[in-house]
Amino acid sequence: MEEAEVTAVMFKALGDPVRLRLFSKVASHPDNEACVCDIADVGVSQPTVSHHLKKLKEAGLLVSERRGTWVYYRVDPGVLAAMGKLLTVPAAA
Amino acid sequence: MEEAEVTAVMFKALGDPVRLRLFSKVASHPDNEACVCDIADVGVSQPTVSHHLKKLKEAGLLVSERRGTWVYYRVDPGVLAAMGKLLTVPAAA
DNA sequence: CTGAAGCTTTGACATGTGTCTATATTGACA
DNA sequence: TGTCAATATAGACACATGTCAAAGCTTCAG
Repeated sequence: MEEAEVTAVMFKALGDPVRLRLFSKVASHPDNEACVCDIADVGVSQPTVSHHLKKLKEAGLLVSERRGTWVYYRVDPGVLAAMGKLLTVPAAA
Repeated sequence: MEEAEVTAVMFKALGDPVRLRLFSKVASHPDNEACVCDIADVGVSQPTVSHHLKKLKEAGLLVSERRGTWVYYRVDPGVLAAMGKLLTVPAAA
């Protein structure tokens, strides 16, 4: 898979308002981590939230971990570095 | 239109490999500007290129200008600032 | 005024996506 | 064990999207 494809997957994942809100909520929580129940209020049904979180995971933007009854989502540590690198190139041009 | 919607439109526009390549090519040309004929070699037909450039324009990422026979696309000046702002928030959290 | 080059628009089609309801899974606790 | 709370999965459906071939504009050269 080429670089454009990989990068596009990340952009695509953030290209939906619901997913962007979910990601934003996780990113702005303490430790960049939040339980699903903390962020699920985004205007769609619970299964839809779950579906979007799965997409964000598949895109490499979030990682998840189960702790008891709750599932916590956290921003993948490599994400900010990856996006920062993307911006550096056109900025220098 | 809320902020998440507006921002999502930009991400969505870059969420396609062909559009990402087109944007990247424009951004890495001198003066962040390129004629369609300079960047059209992205593996799809010419009408499809035109279609994607239109989407990038609608998303506010590119602007276009006709000079004689050629049409030049340029990175919208506000784009880098907008994306930089987006990254600052989660980075500070 | 024609012809050709450079782009865009139109129309059609297959595929992808977001959403829901219903159902399943997982873990805590009585 | 049985039940409840928290998430996930499955299935279905309407709608959006990416692609191409064909036709339409624009502009310049002759």
